[in-house]
Amino acid sequence: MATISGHPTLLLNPIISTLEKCKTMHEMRQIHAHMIKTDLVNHTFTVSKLVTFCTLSRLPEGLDYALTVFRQIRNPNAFIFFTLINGFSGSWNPVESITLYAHMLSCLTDLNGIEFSLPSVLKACGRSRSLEEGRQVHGQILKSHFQFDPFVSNSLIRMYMELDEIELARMVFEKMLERDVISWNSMITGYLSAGEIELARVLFNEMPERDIVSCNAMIDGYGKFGKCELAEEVFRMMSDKDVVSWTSMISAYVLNHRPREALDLFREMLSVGVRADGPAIVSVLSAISDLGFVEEGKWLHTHISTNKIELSHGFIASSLIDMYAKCGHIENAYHVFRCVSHRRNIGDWNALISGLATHGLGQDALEVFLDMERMEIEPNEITFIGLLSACSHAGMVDEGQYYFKIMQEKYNIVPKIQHYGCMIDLYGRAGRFEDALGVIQNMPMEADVLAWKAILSASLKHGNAAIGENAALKAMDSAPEDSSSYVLLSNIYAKARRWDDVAKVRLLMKERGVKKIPGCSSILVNGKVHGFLARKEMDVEFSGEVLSKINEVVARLKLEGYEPDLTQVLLDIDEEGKRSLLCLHSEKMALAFGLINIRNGAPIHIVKNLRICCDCHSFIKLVSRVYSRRIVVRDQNRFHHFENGSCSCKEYW
DNA sequence: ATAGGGTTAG
Repeated sequence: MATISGHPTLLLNPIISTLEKCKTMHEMRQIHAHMIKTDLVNHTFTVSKLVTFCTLSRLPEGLDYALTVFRQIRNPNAFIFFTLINGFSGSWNPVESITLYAHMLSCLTDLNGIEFSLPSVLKACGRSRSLEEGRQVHGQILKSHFQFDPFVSNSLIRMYMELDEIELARMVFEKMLERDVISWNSMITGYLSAGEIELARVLFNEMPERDIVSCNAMIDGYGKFGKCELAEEVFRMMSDKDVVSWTSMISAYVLNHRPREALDLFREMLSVGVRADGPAIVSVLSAISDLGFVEEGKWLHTHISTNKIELSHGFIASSLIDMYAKCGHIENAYHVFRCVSHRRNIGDWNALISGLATHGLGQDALEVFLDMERMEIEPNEITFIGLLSACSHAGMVDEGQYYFKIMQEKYNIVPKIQHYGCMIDLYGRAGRFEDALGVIQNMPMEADVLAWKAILSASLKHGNAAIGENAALKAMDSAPEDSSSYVLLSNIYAKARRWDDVAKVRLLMKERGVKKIPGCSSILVNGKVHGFLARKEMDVEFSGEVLSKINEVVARLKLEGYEPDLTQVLLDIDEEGKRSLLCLHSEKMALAFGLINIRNGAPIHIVKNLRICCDCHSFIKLVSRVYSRRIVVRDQNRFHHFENGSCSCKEYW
């Protein structure tokens, strides 16, 4: 090609249009080579174009290649600097933006146009946690005539919020002459993510004009801090709602364990003609996971297919896998997992492994992990939480030890408290107290409630009152309001028939005002979820029927050797009272309701909020044999598949 | 060029 003279546009256009069609880094390099041969590399405009395309190409290494090309430019102008500063500000290497910005200030003689880089460099300071550099840029801004530019001020607010410097953000906000809606919204979202709900609320009420973003941010913030009613208030007063508004409200319900309302709202959204997108689907899927009944999930899966929503896009597949696993349909989870074999996220693997773990399918979880290794997929810390809990739920102590080791040595993952928690649980369930306590002693952080509760429930399982007492003290120390520590300790005493000590625990709870969380079990019958609360009937209309069914079943099981385990009742009452209270455990009521209303031979599926109690566990085992029923119970920790007198958990729960 | 929603987790 000839040198550039005459009609440059005629000569340049082909290069630029070739760049636009570029699909791989290899093609990008070829164009670059051609530019070197034809001396176009010395033509600032064309090279800028190359740098721009490399930066915006989203090709792997595109940014670094752009930087290499950029370094060969003799007189870079403010626009090329901006392209790179902006490109790096959102990358994994935001520090490069700051370096480039400093370089720009030192080498440009004409400072016209550098203001375009200010929002980007501020963003980079926020993302790279460079407070000192951010303050320096702020200082320069104060000396320039951009100090009252809303764009620049808004970026400063955003940066300070990201650096947890709320006061500084507020200061910038206060000094602004003209605040636009984005200034207000940036302050509000900053306050919300710092947990300053009240300050956010005040600004929200004060701001002259709220837009959809302000409202959506408030709904989301209220939801994340357990204030569903306030979220509803904002949601209901909005005249225009978009899919983000609906999703924010839906996930507020999900986070506050109100899955029914989340689902109803999702249906309402569709009925008013708002199309569900990825995030909306994902949040409603987690509502269904929480609920635990697959019917709604199947409907949603169909909705995804008929609306041609790509499974492998975003978190949809992971959420579907999780939903099927948490609804007890591990086969369907596998099916979705196989469907996305061409494009899998790490979340897809993790959801499957964790799902297998809760079903006690330790061996299968290990096999999935081996597949990951064969395919050279890099596991992350969540993968190992799933894998270790799979080992612990299946009693696979050696395997657990082995993977805890290679997690650190092969994958360079530093164990977090959750990983140590899995190990404590793993040893504890297996009755290896010395090893379990050794983990607590040697881990680099303080043991938390969950760590001590793992020891505590192991002590109950293996009848070790001394270790249990100590663990209970520690657990109550770090979370005095957590009723389950008291309940577990009391169970340990009851098992040892130390009734005086049971009474002491009960007294302690009373003194501290700790209330036992009532057990609640649900069951799906004829498309409707019925909930049963321990000692009380939620479904009043079926009350009498359910109680007489339980009595009938108890009588029948007694012929098979069932003896109610009265140690599971903590109240100080006579034996007869204990017997009748045991019958009012929520899972027994749900089961009785299922036996009445679900046709013979069909499996019964129950979801419980707490751990299943020992008496109910043996009770349901017997029912599965005597009544020839498959019974699936999901409790707080895991699934129990009861069949023909035994349970899939093999007592590892 | 600056503001809003989502998964897997002891």
